[in-house]
Amino acid sequence: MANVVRLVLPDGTSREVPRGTTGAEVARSIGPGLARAALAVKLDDQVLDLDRPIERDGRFAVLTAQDEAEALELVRHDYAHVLAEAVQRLFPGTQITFGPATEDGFYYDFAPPPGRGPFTEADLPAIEEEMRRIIRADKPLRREVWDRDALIAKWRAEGEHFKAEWAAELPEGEEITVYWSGEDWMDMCRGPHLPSTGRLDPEAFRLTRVAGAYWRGDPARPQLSRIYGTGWLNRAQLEAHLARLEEAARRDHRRLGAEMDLFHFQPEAQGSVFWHPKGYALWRTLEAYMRRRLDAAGYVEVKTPQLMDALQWQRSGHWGKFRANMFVVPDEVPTTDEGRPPVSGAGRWMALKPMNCPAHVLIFRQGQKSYRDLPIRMAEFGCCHRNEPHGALHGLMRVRQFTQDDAHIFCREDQVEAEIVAFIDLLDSVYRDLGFERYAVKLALRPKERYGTDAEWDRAEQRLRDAVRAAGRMSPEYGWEELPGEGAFYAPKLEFHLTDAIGRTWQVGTIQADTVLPERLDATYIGEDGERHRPVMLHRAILGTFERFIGILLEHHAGRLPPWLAPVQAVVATIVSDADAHALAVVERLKAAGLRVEADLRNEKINLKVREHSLAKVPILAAVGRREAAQGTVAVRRLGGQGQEEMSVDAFVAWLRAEATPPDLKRRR
RNA sequence: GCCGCCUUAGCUCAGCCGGUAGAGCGGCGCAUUCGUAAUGCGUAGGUCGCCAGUUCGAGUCUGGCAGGCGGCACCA
Repeated sequence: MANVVRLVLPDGTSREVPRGTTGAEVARSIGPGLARAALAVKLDDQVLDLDRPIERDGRFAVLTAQDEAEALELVRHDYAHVLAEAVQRLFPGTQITFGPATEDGFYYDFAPPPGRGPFTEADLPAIEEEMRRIIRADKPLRREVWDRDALIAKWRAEGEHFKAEWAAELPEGEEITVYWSGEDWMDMCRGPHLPSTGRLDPEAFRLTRVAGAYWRGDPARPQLSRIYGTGWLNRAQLEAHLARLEEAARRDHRRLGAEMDLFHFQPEAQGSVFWHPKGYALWRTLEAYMRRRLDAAGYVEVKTPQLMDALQWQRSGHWGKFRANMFVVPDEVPTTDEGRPPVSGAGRWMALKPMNCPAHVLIFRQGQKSYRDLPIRMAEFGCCHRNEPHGALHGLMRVRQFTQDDAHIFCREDQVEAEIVAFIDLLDSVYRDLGFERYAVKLALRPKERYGTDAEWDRAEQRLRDAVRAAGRMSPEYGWEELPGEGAFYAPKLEFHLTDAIGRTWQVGTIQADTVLPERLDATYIGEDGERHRPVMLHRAILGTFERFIGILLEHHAGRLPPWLAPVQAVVATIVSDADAHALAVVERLKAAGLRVEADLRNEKINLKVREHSLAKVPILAAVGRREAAQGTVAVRRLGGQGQEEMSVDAFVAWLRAEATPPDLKRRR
């Protein structure tokens, strides 16, 4: 074995150093400035502590704050350790468990001392202060390799039962590393870490909130007390992040919904939306658009019952798996006796539909279907109810009553791939029309509890993969990812995700290739050979639900919807009351042209009117004063614009009609 | 469903160590007819989320419930 290693530096030069030289020493040999800035080193794709000896050849780089993504991950991981150390110092008897870096910071899960109860936000300032103390003490962080059994024994002796359980599950004989903070605190950790706590900026982190979190994500196990923080390389980054959060709060769809008078919620219908006239105008515009797109893509539209006998849900399998989340109603005449419950529950059980597919199969089964009839693309703007857990409800994003742009494509095996590819193209075009250039594509694979054979699942999963590849969406640009265990009980799911204002991602579109439900619900068609065959059923949605999609749409546009979607497309505002008649005439012209417009004749200054309609995010404001009334013109101002343009009423009507034309209709011209 | 926090006027919020509630915006009225992001003056508006308890006395303290918010778990 050679006693030198050959390192290739980022600039392409290479150098040989004695085997066992540390990363820090190599950095020093390159330059003293670099050595001071060094946070860790990278050998090939592995990030190593500065004091780790280099034992093999490879591409070598010194990580500094310039390598932002990797540096942030290191720093956040270190903040998590400092958090754990601080909590154990302040609250002796606290058990440490697990604490990774996250998207914008870090968290750590603790089991608080017996009798103390979970940590609360009131504890955070003291913990932050202790963290700063540990950072200022500049404690060296030192890696140490342990024998697994010795470590388990140590954790047990110290009452760290969660750590002991964790270590016991690591493979026998595996090298386990711990990191010491100074000489008096340690945690089991794979690393890497900065050389010392003093490399953290004591002013670049903040503890943000506390939360409960199950140990190993399992509700059957103890609930731990999680502390979240955000952490950065320096104070300026932290402040920029906090500013971004404030900006995100301003575009929260729940806030915009109230400000723009679109919808509200109240306890009488928890988790269900009260759509106001303007919110429903947006809904209707979106629905009309989707209906045109589906019509053009060869779909037929149906409408199916809201309540169905439980028997049909038993046949489909939903009753077995999702009964706890269904609204179930007895088919019974309620008693009028006072003081008695209105129903006894003795009648047949019905359920509000949680989804549309079993009803669509019932339509498919009416009459015999020939292979020549396929594909049948059966769409429904189906209103569904699901009894979601209370803690899951979240504005428009997660509700108990919702309407899907749902459809089921009944097709032959040989049509599946083309149908999926066509669907992805349609979805892509719809998202672009609605202002979304970026979305993530994920494949949710077979769950533990499922119907159908492994062979069927193999084929169904492969079909979706093939279609994504054929559609050209299997790339990092589309956030391509496979999610094991996350599919539906009857089929794998191709999922399309969009991101909300504060970075949470939500599934909107989906397509699922299902052979299980056609079997369970006995859907057949007559093939070319005269025999009965099972169709494949593609469950698919583009918006997902109108509720969630409108929520994301509002956040994406920060409420400033393009004119074709805006509930109020223009306001005609007067400057003096002498212009009232002219303003009303202009509004009549615009309404006759099918536009959504309002007149503002209030005895208020134009400044106030401009301000209020701007805050209400009306895309176009037309002001009329004496001059416009006399000349038959309007002064047009765009939302967010500075000046205004005077144009004739005819020109304004034509211009606004063009501005407000939905993108699909624009393409048709 | 689980953990933590929150709930005071239409909205946003203040209200100390327990002594019968306050601001701004909005609403309403009057004046003002004004040229592109807040005209002035006046005025009304509250079972302090709900139910119990402690207390001479509860917006304030305690318990329960409901709803909301942030996570966790769930998401056909």
